[in-house]
Amino acid sequence: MTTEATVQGEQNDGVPELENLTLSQRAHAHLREEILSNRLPPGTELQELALSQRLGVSRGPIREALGRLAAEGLVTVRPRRGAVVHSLSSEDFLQAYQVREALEGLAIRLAVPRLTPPELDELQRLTDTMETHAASGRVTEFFEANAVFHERLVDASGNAKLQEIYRRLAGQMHRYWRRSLVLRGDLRRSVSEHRAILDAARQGDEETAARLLADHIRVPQIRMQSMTADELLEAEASFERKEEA
Amino acid sequence: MTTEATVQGEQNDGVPELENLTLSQRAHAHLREEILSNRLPPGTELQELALSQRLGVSRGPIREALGRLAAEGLVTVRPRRGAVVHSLSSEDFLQAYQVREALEGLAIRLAVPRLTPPELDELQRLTDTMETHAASGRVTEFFEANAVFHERLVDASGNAKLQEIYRRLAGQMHRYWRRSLVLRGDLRRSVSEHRAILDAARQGDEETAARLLADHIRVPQIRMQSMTADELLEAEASFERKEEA
DNA sequence: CGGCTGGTAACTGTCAACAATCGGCGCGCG
DNA sequence: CGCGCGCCGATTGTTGACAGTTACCAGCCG
Repeated sequence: MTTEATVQGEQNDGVPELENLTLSQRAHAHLREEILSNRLPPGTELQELALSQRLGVSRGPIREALGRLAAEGLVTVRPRRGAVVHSLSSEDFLQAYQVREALEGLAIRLAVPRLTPPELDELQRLTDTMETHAASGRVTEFFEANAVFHERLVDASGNAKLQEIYRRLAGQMHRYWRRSLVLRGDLRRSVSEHRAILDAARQGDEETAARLLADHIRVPQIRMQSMTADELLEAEASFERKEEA
Repeated sequence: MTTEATVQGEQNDGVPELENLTLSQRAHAHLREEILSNRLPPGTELQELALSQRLGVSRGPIREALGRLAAEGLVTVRPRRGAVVHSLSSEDFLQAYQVREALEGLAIRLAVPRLTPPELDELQRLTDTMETHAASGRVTEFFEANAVFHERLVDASGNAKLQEIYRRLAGQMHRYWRRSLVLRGDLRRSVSEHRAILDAARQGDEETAARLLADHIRVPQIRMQSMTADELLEAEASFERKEEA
């Protein structure tokens, strides 16, 4: 940093893809992106040789990337049998959901005394967006607005560790947004719950906000207990059909 | 799941000598152990060549192990500059502490309706142990009993994801137990807080238990805000001196 | 005497080859 | 005809070597 080797050939050409990251980091980011976007659906087998020639690198960086992904919980590696994209059972998903929203419970307690007017405005705007999409049945857009709402809340907590853990967990769960919505149920009720939470936050009443959020948490759990696994799958399939229309 | 994850059908014969794990797994476990036990204190630089010849393997497995440890948050890797054992600032530690105890808040809500008499008895026993050690000033033993108490609570939740995240976080923080105790303050007060939580749990009153635990959470935060960084370091040093006596 | 420059040594990032292990498949035996 | 056994291809685990970069140090110039 103090001395810079400006004479060194730093090829800063017009290509915007100037990645001076290591190959393993790029492989990691690439695979992570493909998994999170569902281009590599859960259960997909990941073979090192195929990945290496597809990304144009050798197996070393690929192995490191897979190791990192395994530590993040996105893939599971079976010793001497390769890696597969990790999949969550309904049970696993519900448990992760509980943890995620518990983290948000902490987030809102920390965030409420710190929330700035611009932040409150953005949360308000996101809630409005959710309401619009809920009314018109745009479930995908609803989910995205909902995800951003909760992420902003966590960011506003000012707790870096909380943000780190929350993002990791949210990343693991993002692929299962259909299941999230099925468990969440009525979107309009969800919107009104968000409004109530936001109102309490606006008044600086963190205890009420946290209590409302806790109630919000239990909705998917209660619904899941009243559904069989088959009903859950059927509801997910129904969502998929609707989305394709 | 992140660390050793899925190794099934592991039959350990009488000889602990021959581990049929991969070298990278053994390197990972070895380094993890050395870091958690403070034999590799925070800030220690980890050079691949030195590690590889110390463990008798080549650099490949070492690199994989370091990558896993980095994903777990136990080391930080600086591109092209090697890895160092991760250290937590007071700020980081407090944030991690908040998250950890928030996770326990979820744990106790889930655990209370499920707690069996044997589990309650063990929690009672651990609280008694804490009281004994608090009275005689055996801070190390107090901390261990306290850690087990909270871990049992998390186990009793029946939520595997919660257990996984909690263990990871507790592992990161375990090296800083002195700081934990300094922030916690009066041990006898801590014991009585545990008793109150346990009483509520015994009566099946999860809301009261969770509320008491939430109050329990805020103690270190409040204390930290009333201490300067120098006072914190001095108090830690004081603990160290006492421990050596 | 201090700051900059050039060289050098050490370390990380990457690769291709070697070795070990697993699963599948066909053959032979009961 | 069913079942077990051993070979074989494929894939992972591991290694040593090579290349690029960083940090350190000595020497020169101002």
